[in-house]
Amino acid sequence: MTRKMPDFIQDEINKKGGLEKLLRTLPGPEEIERIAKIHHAMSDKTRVKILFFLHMQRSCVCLIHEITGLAYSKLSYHLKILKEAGLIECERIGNYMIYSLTPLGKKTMDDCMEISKAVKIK
Amino acid sequence: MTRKMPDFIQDEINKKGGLEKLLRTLPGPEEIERIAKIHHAMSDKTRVKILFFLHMQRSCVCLIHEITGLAYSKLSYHLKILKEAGLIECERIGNYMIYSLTPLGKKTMDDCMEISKAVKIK
DNA sequence: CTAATATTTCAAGTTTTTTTGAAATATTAA
DNA sequence: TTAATATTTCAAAAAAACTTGAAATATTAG
Repeated sequence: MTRKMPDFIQDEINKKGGLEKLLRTLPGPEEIERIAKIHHAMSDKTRVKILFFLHMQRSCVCLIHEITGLAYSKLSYHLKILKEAGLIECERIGNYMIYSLTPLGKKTMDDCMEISKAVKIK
Repeated sequence: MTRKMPDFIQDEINKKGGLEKLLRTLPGPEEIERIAKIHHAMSDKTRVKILFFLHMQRSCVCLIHEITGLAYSKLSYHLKILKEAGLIECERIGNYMIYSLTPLGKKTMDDCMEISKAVKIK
């Protein structure tokens, strides 16, 4: 059931040094997985909203609760996913957990906002 | 059940002009949804792999089948998600559908590769 | 027109993710 | 200590995403 790719694609590949060479350039499975995980963390509306807010202001969970209106258990669940993806981190201060973006989270949100702008223009 | 945020957070917010002002800066629901959708498209290993390959070389489905070993029906499903997120587009050439990255897809993959590098270093 | 090739669609089954509300934990205040 | 506050955990239920294989569509070749 393997099918034959069209000649013009084969030509393009040959000009680039052949398929083997291209395939060697692809990231390995661990890297693919890591990338998928980061993006998975940003694939939910609740989490994107949290990230946008944290991009402006570090917050305790109760503030995030106040601005989103979401149940605490739900917030904990989503915050954990963002944390495990390396996009946010937290620090206990007294009775509060203060969440903020990591450097990776900041970079990711900056890219995200550029893309937003680009999409709007179009 | 509304809880009181700690004073130092309240102070930080006041210095930025108040919570209302911060909230006005947040993107609206449609934009949040759009962003979540783009990232959802990149949240699956199969799709990330496809994107990396298309970043190097536009392809027909049979070439993608060859390099991933995945069933055609599965590929169609994933290609559709990538297309609906605006990351790839396709053009029929004869009997083949040739898939390639959109400008958004290119930009997104470029960001993605930067982040990969940054994560590796750390 | 008929056969062959490339790709997509579809519905059913499976797996993963998300939501819920109640109970648990951890810190601070009295 | 005990009570109060902030947050997390847990298991069960609900929803969403993904996989499968068979059938449909669309174009080209004969």
